[in-house]
Amino acid sequence: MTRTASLREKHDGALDDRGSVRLWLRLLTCTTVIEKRLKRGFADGYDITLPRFDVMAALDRHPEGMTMGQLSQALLVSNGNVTGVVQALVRDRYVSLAPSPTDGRSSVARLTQLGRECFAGLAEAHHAWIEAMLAGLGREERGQLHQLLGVLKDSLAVDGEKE
Amino acid sequence: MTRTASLREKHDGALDDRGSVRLWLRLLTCTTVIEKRLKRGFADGYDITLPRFDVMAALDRHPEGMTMGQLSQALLVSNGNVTGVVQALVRDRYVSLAPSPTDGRSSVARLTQLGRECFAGLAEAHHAWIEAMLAGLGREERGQLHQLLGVLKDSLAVDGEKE
DNA sequence: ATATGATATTTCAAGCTTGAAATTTCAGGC
DNA sequence: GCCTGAAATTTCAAGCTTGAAATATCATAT
Repeated sequence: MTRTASLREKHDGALDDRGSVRLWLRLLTCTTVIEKRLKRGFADGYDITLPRFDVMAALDRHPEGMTMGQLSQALLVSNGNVTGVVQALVRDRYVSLAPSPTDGRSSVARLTQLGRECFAGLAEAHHAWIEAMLAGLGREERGQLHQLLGVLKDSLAVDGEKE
Repeated sequence: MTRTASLREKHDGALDDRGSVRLWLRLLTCTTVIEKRLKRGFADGYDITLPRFDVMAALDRHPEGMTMGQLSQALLVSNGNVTGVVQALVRDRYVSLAPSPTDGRSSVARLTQLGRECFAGLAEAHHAWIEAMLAGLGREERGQLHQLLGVLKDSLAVDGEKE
């Protein structure tokens, strides 16, 4: 029963008797720690930010290109946000923007050749970091965690009718 | 076997065969969705931000007061960040700052009477929202999830020697 | 053809976040 | 009493994020 974590938990100290809040704080802490390490890793080793990596990852999976709206939906961020991140990637020559042939309101973003090449390295590092951070969980535990988070995701989908 | 979530998963679409990345993305999605809803709830109903709530929650648990550094450690954010959030709370009369009697470099933040009163309502809403979002998980599942996240937290503590 | 409502996007102000540099204070050793 | 390195904090530029307002385009009914 490995329970005593040495990592600080957000809001730690005298704890509520409210188990649901404790569960949420633990979830938040794990996510925050992983996210910060990925961010640091990308910043230190590759001079790129996590949001830009996210956009590149989405585009890498859609070689046909994506509109701003599609990116916004896929990444769960606002339209205005996508605009800024994509503009930075265009400035760095990782992404190209072309007007949509079918809809004058939209433009389509695609990875450039340079973008594809760079992303390959980023994705590899990303995968390795995550693998290392999850090293403490066995195959069995990963499966259970993935399944339970699926239940949670379903729970969240109930009232928050996001299509 | 409830597996088909209707909530979009970040980076969804053609998925890697890399299970660890999928697990991470699911973790990230759950946390992001919950965090956005809490943020929205506080903004809409209480005109306060999540970071300010976090600071108030930490201070509520430490009636003797906390230094900036203690807040920074407890909340897993930078010193400079705490400065700004606390200043906003001082401006709104929720928090008071007093020079430390023992260390001239530090000042001690405390909830004011107004801050304590307001926080009670915020905490109640916060708890209710979380309870509602976790409604899809039974007592058993919550326990398992909490335990597995504990394992993950331990896994994260291994290399990231955070004291 | 035009008017109208819907859709896609950009712009912008406000707020959070970080890391690095600067400032102030502390704690010992001389 | 000083000097010096360590520690606590603030300041600041750069970047992310959102929501609301403004633009531009589309689709459709007339």
